[in-house]
Amino acid sequence: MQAKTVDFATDLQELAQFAKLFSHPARIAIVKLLAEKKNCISGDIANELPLSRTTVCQHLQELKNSGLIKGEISGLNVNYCLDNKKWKDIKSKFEAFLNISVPHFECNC
Amino acid sequence: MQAKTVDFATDLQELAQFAKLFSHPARIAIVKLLAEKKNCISGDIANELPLSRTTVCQHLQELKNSGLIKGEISGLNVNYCLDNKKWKDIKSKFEAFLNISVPHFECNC
DNA sequence: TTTGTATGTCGCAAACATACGAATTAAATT
DNA sequence: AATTTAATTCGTATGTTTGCGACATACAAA
Repeated sequence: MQAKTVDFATDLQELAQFAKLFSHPARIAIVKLLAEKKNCISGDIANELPLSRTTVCQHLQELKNSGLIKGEISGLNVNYCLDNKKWKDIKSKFEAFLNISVPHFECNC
Repeated sequence: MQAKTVDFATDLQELAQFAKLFSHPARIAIVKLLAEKKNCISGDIANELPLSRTTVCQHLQELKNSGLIKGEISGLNVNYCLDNKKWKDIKSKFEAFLNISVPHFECNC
């Protein structure tokens, strides 16, 4: 009931949303592909993944709605690419979280 | 239909599972609390979150099942703590992903 | 203008996630 | 032994995600 999510601090909500972007292997694969810049074309991306075109398109839209990727029509094709600014934003916020100090002694557990 | 997830490379699946752990603000909050080591006790954790004890317990179990946290009974209480080894593992794999080179030029989009 | 090709949207179904009250377990206290 | 307390499991309601076929759009080419 996800609604309760709103009761958390906004930075936690934001981080959780970023994490959700990466919570499906298809979306990680898409991001990696675009980072490697093997290609940008929608159809080529779909061909690389073990999912229907429809489903890949949905994952692309999700990434696009979040602002992590951009798409531009080029004739019959659509070229996708990462948004560098957004990527850096996500990266820095995630790294800040990953760098929370973890106690070097074992807890009483 | 989540079943299709299996058709992806195992490292992508693993990363996606880690991301899923952080895809809810309650679980991020729990991890942060344990990292700051403000306390370890189940009930205290529940008191810090805007959720019922039952629900917090569920999130704790999820984190525990993944191996990220451990719990130890201490009388009537249960002390939780992060598993340092697992945390380092997740951290390094996530950082590797976040460090994929992003093209410094803007794509044709 | 008709045909083909690349993308994307809609609607549905199955699976999964979130949330909580009630019941349960198990140790501590009286 | 009975009661209290802390934590968890069970059952259930509801919302979200994933996945896909069928349909729609939009440009390109014949």
